[in-house]
Amino acid sequence: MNIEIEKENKLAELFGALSEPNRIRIIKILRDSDHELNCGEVSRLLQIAPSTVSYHFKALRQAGLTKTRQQAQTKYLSLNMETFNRYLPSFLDSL
Amino acid sequence: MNIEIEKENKLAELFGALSEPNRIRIIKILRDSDHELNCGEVSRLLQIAPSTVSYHFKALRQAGLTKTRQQAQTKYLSLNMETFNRYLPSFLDSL
DNA sequence: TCTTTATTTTTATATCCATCGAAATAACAA
DNA sequence: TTGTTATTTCGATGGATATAAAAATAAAGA
Repeated sequence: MNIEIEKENKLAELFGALSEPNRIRIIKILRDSDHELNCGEVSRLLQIAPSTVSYHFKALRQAGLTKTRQQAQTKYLSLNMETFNRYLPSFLDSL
Repeated sequence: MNIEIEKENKLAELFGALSEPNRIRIIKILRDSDHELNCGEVSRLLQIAPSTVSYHFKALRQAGLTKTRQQAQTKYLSLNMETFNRYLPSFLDSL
């Protein structure tokens, strides 16, 4: 039962990270894109400030939905498929 | 593209409704139960005030995740499968 | 070393959220 | 009609969230 409570808390955390339209868009762009995304590119695509994008990146990463790879000054974002497969199987298909 | 923006907003709304552990538990209980749920029963099951349960019921209903049937003073909650099938197919199975 | 570039953190603000107790509402029942 | 029961609304509170400008960080290159 404790394990179940933990799962419910984790799912609530994941849904919290997905409860913002711009973050849904980031996930969707990542799914459809053939290249990783960085902060500046998303800022231009979604027309929101870089600091706001950074904030959303952090929210997605903290929930475990994304991973980052750093190259020089630039951080590249990609999906963390382990989390999707474990907690939200087939979610990406329905996006 | 406008339609897509609408879908992203709707998904964000649904995830917002699911971003609270007690609401996840309500959905899960509804999925597993053979009878509809009312406010008082959930209040006892989850050990939270009836007014808080009413607040959660409203959040779930406004997002379209549940439906209500009223009988006398009591309102019975059930899942709105149309919404799950349309926006979150296979989600209930992964709960 | 100095400048440019990309991102993150900080600060500030306005808004939203979860919770409860108390009051209001609504329907039944004696 | 009066009292009981179930739910909702209201009011208050403490905490989280989304946003952007400004400042800080960090790497690259001239």
